[in-house]
Amino acid sequence: MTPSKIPTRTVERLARYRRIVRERADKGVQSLYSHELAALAAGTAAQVRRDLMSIGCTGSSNYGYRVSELLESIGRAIDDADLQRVALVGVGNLGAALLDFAAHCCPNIVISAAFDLDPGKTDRVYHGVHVYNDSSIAEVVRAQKINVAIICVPASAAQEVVDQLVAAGVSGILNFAPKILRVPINVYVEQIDMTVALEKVAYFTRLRDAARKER
Amino acid sequence: MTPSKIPTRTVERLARYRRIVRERADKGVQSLYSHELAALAAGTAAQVRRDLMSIGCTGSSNYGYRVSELLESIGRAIDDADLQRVALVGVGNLGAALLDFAAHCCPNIVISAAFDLDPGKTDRVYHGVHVYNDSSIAEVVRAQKINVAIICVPASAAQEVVDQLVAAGVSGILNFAPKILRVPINVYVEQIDMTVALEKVAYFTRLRDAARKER
DNA sequence: TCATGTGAAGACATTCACAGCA
DNA sequence: TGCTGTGAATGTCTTCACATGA
Repeated sequence: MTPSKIPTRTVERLARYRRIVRERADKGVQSLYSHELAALAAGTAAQVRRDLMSIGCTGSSNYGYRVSELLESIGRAIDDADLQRVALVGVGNLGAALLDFAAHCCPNIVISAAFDLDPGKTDRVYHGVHVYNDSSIAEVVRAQKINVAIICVPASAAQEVVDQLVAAGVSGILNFAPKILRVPINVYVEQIDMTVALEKVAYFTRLRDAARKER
Repeated sequence: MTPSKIPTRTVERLARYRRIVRERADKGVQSLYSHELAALAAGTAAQVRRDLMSIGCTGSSNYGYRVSELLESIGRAIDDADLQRVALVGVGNLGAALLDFAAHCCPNIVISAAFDLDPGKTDRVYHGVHVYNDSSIAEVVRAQKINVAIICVPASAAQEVVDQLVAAGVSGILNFAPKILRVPINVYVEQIDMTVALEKVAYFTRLRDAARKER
């Protein structure tokens, strides 16, 4: 079954809603109104309702949305039916941080292999993940049927690593290197550019402060 | 002078163009056509032209856009006239990675102080940045006129740290903690949610692979 | 009365397509 | 001929506003 197309921003928010709903569930909450979830997610009630509508999750005017149904619907919408295996390349500070994040958070997604060039890091286990040498990328990716990779190497090494991953069958990339990647059209790339993000925050903070002072 | 409002996505792309243009400039390139910059930025030529138009940067059909004018126009559009000082809170793996990124990249933006709770990390210098104890946040932020902060602490500590920062005068936040922050309306927050990003990549990779197999 | 589900409107962003210029 | 600059068209996302139901 082909998963149906959900709007980009909605997918992002659904993932966020799920994290919030889980937290509430852990505190014993059984159900939530759209305006409650909106407040927790820093959004609007109308948006929450539309997002949930788009994945066929329904509520009631009595109690809002049941936590159990929320979690089930969101999972059905955005999770793989099977386990999805991910590789992480570059076990520096950033890579180590991501191993930690990923270990806690995603249900059907698992980082099943990590790679680094430094012999001091290879053949060890970080956060439960075995670290291989970069030279094993092709072999391990194929053997473990990995189709997504996280790039945490320096910008200068990113393109080469990605070429190897793609050749080995990876078709989705989450790239933290500040470098635009060239990939075949069938490969999905998500770029997370921390320096760009910082410049953006600086710009909009300044813009807002200036607007506020004019009054 | 109030900086003029540039569309959100355009600001992001401009910051990215700048990085790319700098790289070309270092290789001796003097000018670029919109389609060349588009190829390097994984975008379209029309979009590049519109982005540049929106900041009043003009080219010529002979040589395209001059590198020198590109850098000057982008700087005038998105940079502060003065130096913008930033604090980083949480010098773990992620924080250390960000100190490194930020040190290399942003011209008028500087991380001028870092904070951590761990006495083993405080009163030391990481990547040229002094690390203070969290208890000094109010004092240091005020003394250095810091108005933007980067949050790299665990989710459970994020809200408390942000409350302190905002009370001390910070009005822009770049948050890496997987936690939605509550802030006054005049504070700008940019959320970078790595676990959400991973779930998103997993979803769209799967969607695309499925669509491709149908043919 | 209060919250959901949703058509319709509005805001925002991207792409098309072509006039004008060197 | 080949590129820029840009109006207009298209596409995507968000918000409004209200009928409906418990």
